[in-house]
Amino acid sequence: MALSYPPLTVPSSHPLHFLPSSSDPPYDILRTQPSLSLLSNCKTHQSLREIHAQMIKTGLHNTNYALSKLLELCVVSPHFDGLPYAVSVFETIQEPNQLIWNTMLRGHASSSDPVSALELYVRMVSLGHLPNAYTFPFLLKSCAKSKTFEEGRQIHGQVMKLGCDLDRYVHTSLISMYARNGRLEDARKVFDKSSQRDVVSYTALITGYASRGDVRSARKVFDEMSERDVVSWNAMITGYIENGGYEEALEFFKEMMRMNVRPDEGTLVNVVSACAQSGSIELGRQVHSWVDDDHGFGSSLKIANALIDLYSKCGDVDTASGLFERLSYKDVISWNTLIGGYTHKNLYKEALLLFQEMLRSGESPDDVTMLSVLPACAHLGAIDIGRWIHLYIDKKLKSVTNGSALRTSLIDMYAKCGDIEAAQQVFNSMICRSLSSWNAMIFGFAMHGRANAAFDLFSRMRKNGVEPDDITFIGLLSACSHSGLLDLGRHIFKSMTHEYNIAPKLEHYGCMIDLLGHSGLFKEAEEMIQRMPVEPDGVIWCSLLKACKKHGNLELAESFAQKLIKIEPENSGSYVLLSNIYATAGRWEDVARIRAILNGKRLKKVPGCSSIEIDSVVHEFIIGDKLHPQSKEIYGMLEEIDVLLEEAGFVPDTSEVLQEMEEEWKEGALRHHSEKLAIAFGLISTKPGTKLTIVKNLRVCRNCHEATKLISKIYKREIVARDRTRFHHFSDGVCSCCDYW
DNA sequence: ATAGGGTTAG
Repeated sequence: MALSYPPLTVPSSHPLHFLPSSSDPPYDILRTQPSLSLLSNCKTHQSLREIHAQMIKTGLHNTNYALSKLLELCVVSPHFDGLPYAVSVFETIQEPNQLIWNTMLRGHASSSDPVSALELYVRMVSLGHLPNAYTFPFLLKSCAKSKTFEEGRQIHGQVMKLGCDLDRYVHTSLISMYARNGRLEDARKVFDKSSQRDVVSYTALITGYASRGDVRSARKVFDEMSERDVVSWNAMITGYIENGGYEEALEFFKEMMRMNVRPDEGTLVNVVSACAQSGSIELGRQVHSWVDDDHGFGSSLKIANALIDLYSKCGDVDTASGLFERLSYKDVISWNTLIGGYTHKNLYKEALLLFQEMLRSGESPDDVTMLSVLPACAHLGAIDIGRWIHLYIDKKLKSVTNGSALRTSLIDMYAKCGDIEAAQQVFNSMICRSLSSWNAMIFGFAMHGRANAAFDLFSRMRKNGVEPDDITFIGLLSACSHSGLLDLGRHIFKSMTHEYNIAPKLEHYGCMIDLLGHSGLFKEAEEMIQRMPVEPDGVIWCSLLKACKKHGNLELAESFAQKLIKIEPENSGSYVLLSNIYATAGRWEDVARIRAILNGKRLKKVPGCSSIEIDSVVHEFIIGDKLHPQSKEIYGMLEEIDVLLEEAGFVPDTSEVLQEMEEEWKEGALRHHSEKLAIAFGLISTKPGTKLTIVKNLRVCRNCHEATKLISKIYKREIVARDRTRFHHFSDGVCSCCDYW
């Protein structure tokens, strides 16, 4: 934003502090006015309006002093956002005095839109008012917050003209402005030139160095200080945390305790957050019990929220939610912290439930809330809630700073919930796309097997001058691997190193090896494994094992399975896959041998689970489960489906009976795989012709895939199914994956 | 008479 300032002409005798205007009554009379003393206890917007009404009645609102008090309250109150009200009152004041202008500037500078302070300032100056020493800290804060460096420099010029640089508040504000704009040299110059250095200006400089990543210089300034207060210590601790130096931050905390510096709320918040980020749960617990030992912080919401974050990040979700439940007062950050904690730990259902509780409690979600909830919707396929959130964002979160991140999250949610068109609409409506927006859309297309669309988007992205990163290439390569596009995959894989200078990582190799395996090029796949600089993981061996099954390569399968078992001995999948391969080859004694090993190991298996969202409720099914309240109807429907399937000529592939063991291991339940339960439930719960969207945590088995194709034809339903790697769109007897997966 | 600077939870 370019702001032009009217030239300032300063009369030589310009007083820095204005005298009170003659219309203002003497101070002690005002102090006894009841409506003014009420202001100090005013905690709600409603009571503010009442006090204002009272002031109008008594004529008090005609005094600049009383008005400035009212405006100050609006602008600084931590209990409500009174800025809009202050603005409306301000606009009615005919001749605001200096104090009132400054109060309004203060309000705008500390608002979410700090640039508006500069705009107001331009207006003030053009009306002929001059700034005083109190004005500049607000203006400089606005420049610091909005990172408007040029304006900051201009204001510095005006400070010099007015001779305000001798004021220590202005002095520190200048340092802070330059520091937070990354101009440490300028900040240092102001600091060195001044004789007004105190603990506050030193600390501003520390923060400057630290936020630029130069913790060593920050430390040097800290060491130079002759006296330090708790804020200086806090600033150093923050500096270390921001630069990943959690150990040093915690060392600093211990040191300040040794020096008998009493930590304050900020210290503890900082320290707890350092523990959370570094996973130092033991130290975190110590700090927690110290806080509980009545040091006067028991009621600090900030500390409580930091502790909730600590426990949920360190995996102790129960303690976190216990703390949350016991809060007598919760704010949006408390909710966001725990919701985010759940999402972080893959507890998506818990995240959505808590989100719903938050709405019921009357708390308004913000952008951070949505950035935690949308991934949960995406994982669960909860598209109704996702759509609701989309509307909410358009209505209430239009101008938040995270707008682009929110939209990217919406793209991901729609794509993962099966509505790739909605994802595209969000993408196309974006004015400002980040690299992750492009990536999310490319991934969406890849997931839906639409390799062409993914590559078209990639070239559009290049035309827009956006440089791809390693994530982009995972998207493109997985698009290839979902469609079996070996040559294109090879080409892209080469170009990422040669053209874009991006080193392939495990995931990129994984896609290539999957492609090679699928094409039966085992030798080349093994060569790639030899060549790659990273150790192959279970995913890679698993994809090769599947390729062996497809190509009937028993010998290789055995060696791959051994590798897989070595890396992931707890993963039953490798045994199951191998036994299936033996079964296909008719080697029944080997099947029995593997089964015996499996039984002996008592390995945990991941139960297959499918879900379908009906009227905003996500219904989950596991294999053969009869827990659903409409279980009877569902099984009735299943029987009907099986009859119709048989009439349509569907014959279950008996050679694949053991296939079910691969992922849904339970005797003879082939017919009642979880996705079939979800489909049956969908058929009886929706109007004819409604599209059904199923989300499954594992891969679809061949039999279910064949059956679903036929069901889509028999019942004239479009069925969209997401398995753990991709989407299948079933319609009129065919699947979008062309049976390649 | 009245105001302003540095650190602080998701």
